Amino acid sequence: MTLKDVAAASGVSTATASFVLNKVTSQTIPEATRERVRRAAAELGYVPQGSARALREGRSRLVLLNAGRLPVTGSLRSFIDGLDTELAAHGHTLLVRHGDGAVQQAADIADPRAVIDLVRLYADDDPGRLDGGWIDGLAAHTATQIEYLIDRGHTRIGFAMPADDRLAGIARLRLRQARAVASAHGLPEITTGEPEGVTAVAAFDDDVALRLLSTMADRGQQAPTDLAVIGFDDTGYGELWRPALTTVRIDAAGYGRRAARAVLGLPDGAVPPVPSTVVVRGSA
Amino acid sequence: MTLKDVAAASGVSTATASFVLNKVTSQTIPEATRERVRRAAAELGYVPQGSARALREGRSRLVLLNAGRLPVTGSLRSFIDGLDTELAAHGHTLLVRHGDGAVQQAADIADPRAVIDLVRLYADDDPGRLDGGWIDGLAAHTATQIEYLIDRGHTRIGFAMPADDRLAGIARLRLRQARAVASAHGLPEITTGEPEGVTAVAAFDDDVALRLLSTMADRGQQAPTDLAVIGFDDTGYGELWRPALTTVRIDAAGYGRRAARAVLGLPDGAVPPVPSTVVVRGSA
DNA sequence: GACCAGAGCTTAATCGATTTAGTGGAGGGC
DNA sequence: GCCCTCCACTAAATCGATTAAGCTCTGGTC
Repeated sequence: MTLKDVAAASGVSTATASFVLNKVTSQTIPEATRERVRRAAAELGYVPQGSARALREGRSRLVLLNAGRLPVTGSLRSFIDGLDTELAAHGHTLLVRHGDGAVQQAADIADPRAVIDLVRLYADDDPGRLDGGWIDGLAAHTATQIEYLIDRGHTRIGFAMPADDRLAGIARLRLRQARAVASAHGLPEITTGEPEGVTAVAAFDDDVALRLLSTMADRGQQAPTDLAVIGFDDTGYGELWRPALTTVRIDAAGYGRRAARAVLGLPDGAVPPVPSTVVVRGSA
Repeated sequence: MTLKDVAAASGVSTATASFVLNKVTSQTIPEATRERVRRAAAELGYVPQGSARALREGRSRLVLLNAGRLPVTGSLRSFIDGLDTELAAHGHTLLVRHGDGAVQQAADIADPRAVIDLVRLYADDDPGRLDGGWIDGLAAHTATQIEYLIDRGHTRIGFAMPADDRLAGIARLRLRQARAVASAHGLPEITTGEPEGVTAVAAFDDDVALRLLSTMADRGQQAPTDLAVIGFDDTGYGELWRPALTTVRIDAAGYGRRAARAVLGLPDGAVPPVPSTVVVRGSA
């Protein structure tokens, strides 16, 4: 089914059909004609062909998200949901690439409207920053994490870094933010790891936190008695541990929606700010 | 950079340039000319525009994988890797959709070479079955799981089903397979859940297994003493539990590669069969 | 010397949409 | 009656590739 079929069925030219279906306002077309075209399109089940449109318009109505090897859990899942919802509302679609590299090849084949590269974003060297404020928002969420420990009376706090090199950039950022929070509260500087005297550890993410709980269990230690542990960016797996992992939940859908609007060149709109909440379980 | 630029730079028509770059054998073009064209293309950094190609050829060189809400872990990750590698080797690219529905919209926009719909595959009602033998291969992997328990001397075995409705189809399939294995070994029928007398439980997947370990811990029971638990499709999280989760690892890259070849209409090729191994940890 | 085959190209059609630049006619003003 | 302005459309160009069809030589055969 092509536009030509719709035009033929409704007795107009493809130009007119296109104007009607795209709601072009610079053309004066009586409602009767509009209706005829719309009816024909609906009856024939017409769907514009993406590649033809993309060729004409220069780019397709796709947005590419490079997820590298990141697991699609926690905030990334909600980020994707938000992106997808907002893009869909404007006739676009989100597609995700998993795996190492080859982003350029994918972009050449799909020629997407935009590429959001989480790998570069997480390596802290993305000049584009099409993240809807996600990275910047981390400061507030890190505060949520650290201040929970402070509220619980901890003064000597450690920060557990990830082992994965690809996360080094963003991990350093989070550590800086954590230190800023501690300093603002007049506490001693946050150290990495868990040296003597530390009573609580804030982890880079839930994965790191679970690893810590795991090695603690091997040493015969238990959270929160021996050491309080709080995760970050609830993945759902922390819930299954015993003691269950206390963590910070970030609903990143708002960032996703803002990123979508930025990509489409729309004003920021009425996207509400992104809250983060502490999910209190057993470990801290 | 368009083909026209390359043609102009090498002093031939776009037709000739296209023939050279696509290695069309039905055309006799001397090596000297071929070389000129290739050089020009390389120097100008020419990359064919995906949408123009897609329009002309009817479909793009994309393959769409609908992952729904499935986590990209364990065998799905390796399936994706295999798919991607094999597709890339033939000039195609894999893109993944996450989230509910809207697959059709995505397909309309991208018009991909093929759509592999994991949601329908997992719901056990996909007539296309572009899975490279994945679903069929589950029988052997289920045998790996159940036979491990049998080798350990268990005779009364339970099977833990997932709570998620969307997995009901594939879960029933796995249960049937598990029962067939038990019956082949002359054991009593495998029951769902963990009724009286059951000494070991095979879980639908690692997630279900961890949930079980979790509730066992709450009841003060421990694996494997009180009940042996084996997972399925190693996600990496089971390693962090204490006792660590014994599970079955499936390297699904081979299925991915076969699926890719099927999609591209290539013969099955020398893709080796997919092995599954028991990762013995503490829980069974 | 006419004819043919093949090498080495090119011209132009094609895919399906969008969009610019008109065109023909109706109606209004003077 | 003439001119002008809108309305309601349409013809054709365009995006960038692929590819069928054909064209012009050169060299060889009979």
